[in-house]
Amino acid sequence: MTPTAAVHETPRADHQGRRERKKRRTREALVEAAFELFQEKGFDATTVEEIADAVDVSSRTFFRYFASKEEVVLTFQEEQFAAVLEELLARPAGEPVMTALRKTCVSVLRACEDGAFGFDPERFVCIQEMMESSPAVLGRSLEHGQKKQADLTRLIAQRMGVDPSTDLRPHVAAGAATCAFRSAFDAWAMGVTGDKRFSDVLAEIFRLLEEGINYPSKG
Amino acid sequence: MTPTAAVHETPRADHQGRRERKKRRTREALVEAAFELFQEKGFDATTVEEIADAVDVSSRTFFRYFASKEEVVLTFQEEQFAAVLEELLARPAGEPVMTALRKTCVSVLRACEDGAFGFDPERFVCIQEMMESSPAVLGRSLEHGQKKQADLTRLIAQRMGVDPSTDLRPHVAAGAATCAFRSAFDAWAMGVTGDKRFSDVLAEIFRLLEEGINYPSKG
DNA sequence: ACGACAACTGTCAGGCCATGACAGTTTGGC
DNA sequence: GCCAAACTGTCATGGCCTGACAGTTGTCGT
Repeated sequence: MTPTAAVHETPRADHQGRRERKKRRTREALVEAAFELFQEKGFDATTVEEIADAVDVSSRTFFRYFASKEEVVLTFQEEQFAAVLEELLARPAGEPVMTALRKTCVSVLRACEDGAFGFDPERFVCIQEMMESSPAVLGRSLEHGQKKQADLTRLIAQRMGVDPSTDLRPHVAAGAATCAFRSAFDAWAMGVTGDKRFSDVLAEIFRLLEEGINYPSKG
Repeated sequence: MTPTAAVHETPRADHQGRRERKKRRTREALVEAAFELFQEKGFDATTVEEIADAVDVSSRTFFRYFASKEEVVLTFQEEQFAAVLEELLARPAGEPVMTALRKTCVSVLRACEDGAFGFDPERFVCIQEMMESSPAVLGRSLEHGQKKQADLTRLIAQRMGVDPSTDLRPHVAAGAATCAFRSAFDAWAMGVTGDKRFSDVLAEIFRLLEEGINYPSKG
């Protein structure tokens, strides 16, 4: 790797000595300071230098913890996604794929909204607002999601007992799941859904997908 | 708008005098030069200054034609999307939504591959390679697609004769279409599909979506 | 403890992207 | 021809991100 890619992995690995603890603290402090500033003045108006200053480290150091300013935001998406994969593994084996996906996705999302994981629900809203207001964040998020979709595809293929390198169906299922997230976010952001919770919208979209989407044209 | 946002619209508007013609020529020359450089040294390794120099304009002028380096690439996606909307409008009214979407999307994509529109098919491949190699391009593309999905949603709602501000189904259908594109690209990029054409993969994915995705788990 | 070694951080320098301000040139309309 | 609008170039600036190098701190073996 590059000579500067020292820290980028292992946000876990606790109790492994003072150094690990310090790293962990610094990272958390950076996330904390960043979100405080984001909430106060918005993502774009917040500079990396300000974030670093708030934690009293150099901006150079910031970039040793996060590859970009956007990556701070994606920290949560990362954890969320990991949670989905984990819960999906725990679903009963016989359950149809989309049902399992719906239940895990909705469950994880709802947990976020309720502030599980140590997620601050307020921060969760903040992230969603930044997606709307800062194209860079949205872009990175989508990009990140696209990359993670590959992992999900593998897991689904395993669950279906098929080979993802010859069968397109797991790709479709994984795509449908991310599509559900995005459509839900879309509709939710556009205010289509009234005051429903994001997780409820997601559940509804999943149901629609399961019912089939061969909609007739006007008539 | 900002005082620098003079040109950003109307890539059309021909025969309207020397000025319009010059603008059009400059824009096309920039695109041409940019892609030549992209193909030669890659997206990231190509600087805006080089592109501008190749056309003998200042980099400042480049940014009056394109809001970012990535936008040069998205020019084509833009046209592609416009073509999809146009063809979709021309589909027979009674046709089921997903069928209409499949036929138009596949048709447009195939036209691109065959070099219609004045698209250079080789360039079309170049774009797809850049998506894989340059995260920035992929991110912007996804972002752009997400934004355009709103337009598609409206059109679909109209075709279904429902209100997109209360009915989630058009959102789902539009999401499914973009999901199809992305899954197809994924699978195609991963080499899952052998030597099939991208458009064929897309058609297959659409078919799978239409058949329903309530896949059973292993058994 | 102590010293060697690795890991982490700060400083410095620099490149690229993107934008505002301003002045000069070209174009179109009258 | 002349004026106003549109377009471009130059200059200056700010923010993001990275490589290089030196200094500091933690770790581990002895």
